[in-house]
Amino acid sequence: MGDAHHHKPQLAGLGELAARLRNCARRVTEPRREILRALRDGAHPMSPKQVHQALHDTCDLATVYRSLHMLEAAGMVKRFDLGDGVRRFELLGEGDDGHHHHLVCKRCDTVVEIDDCFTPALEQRIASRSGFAGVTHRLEFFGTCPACQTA
Amino acid sequence: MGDAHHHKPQLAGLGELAARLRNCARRVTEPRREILRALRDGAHPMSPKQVHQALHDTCDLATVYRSLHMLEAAGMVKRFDLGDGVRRFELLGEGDDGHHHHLVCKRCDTVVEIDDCFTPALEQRIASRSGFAGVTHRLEFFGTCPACQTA
DNA sequence: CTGCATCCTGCAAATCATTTGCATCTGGGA
DNA sequence: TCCCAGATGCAAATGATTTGCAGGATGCAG
Repeated sequence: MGDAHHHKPQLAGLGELAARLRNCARRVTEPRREILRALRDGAHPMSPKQVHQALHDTCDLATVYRSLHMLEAAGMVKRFDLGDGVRRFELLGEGDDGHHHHLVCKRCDTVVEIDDCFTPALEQRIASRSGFAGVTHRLEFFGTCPACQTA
Repeated sequence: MGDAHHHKPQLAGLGELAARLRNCARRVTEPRREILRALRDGAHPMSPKQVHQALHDTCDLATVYRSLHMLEAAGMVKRFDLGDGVRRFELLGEGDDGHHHHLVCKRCDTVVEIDDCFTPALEQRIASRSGFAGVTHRLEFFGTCPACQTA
């Protein structure tokens, strides 16, 4: 499988993840442990359904949704919306704000992480011109991956 | 109201819009005429529901969805996904490819158009580095608008 | 180690946005 | 004006996500 950018800081043990959970005054339950593991071991961003499948019906889909939301609020995962009607989630490393972008293949949905972000100068300019405050952005790239080009 | 970038090329008459529709071998029906009018007169991007409401139940919601898709395929409207689970549509001017971005207020959802796009150089670099072909991007900005800052 | 209040979970039903089947209707060329 | 492919209305189907509720498990207190 395509696996160019494996720079996950979260090759952290589940123990550490559990500790982070505990620090948020949240309980470390079996489903949550499994969900964190799935996110840690799985390919880049995973949808709730994918997480659920990876857990082999160990827990309910609703629990996956609830846990994912909780983890997002706790700053342990980040939600990405690639515009196809499905939310995807990625595990974040400690202190990682998760700001990065993706390059998605239009054909096979392979997702590659983009390390460098575009110049924040534009963000600044947009903020000052419009009068908006705290301007952030969401940026995703789309194209056809090498494999799908030949196929 | 915030109204920095009102540069709609589509101050076109409905007649012209109808002509464009006809050129696509599509029928000019009452619902479609109304939908085009709503998009032309309404604020920036509109969701199917908003369009439907603007039409005061003149036609079915399903028709709005079908028409919007048809218009998108015909290149007359463009779909934008701001990541809140609702698709929004904008009318495009003749020959306009609709490539521009938005600045959305996190509080009141006001949307301002951003005219300038960031450097396509990054797009190029990303393409060559990853081996992907036909790389495009989707970029949206979020912040707090002037009105909401004081409120 | 044990009890217990609290937080979680499973299950099922409810929402929401969007799509689709189907019978009926209509725009516009012949 | 006639006719039919293409449109529409209505209702039901989908798909993703959320929520109500009763029973279950976690982690602190004792």
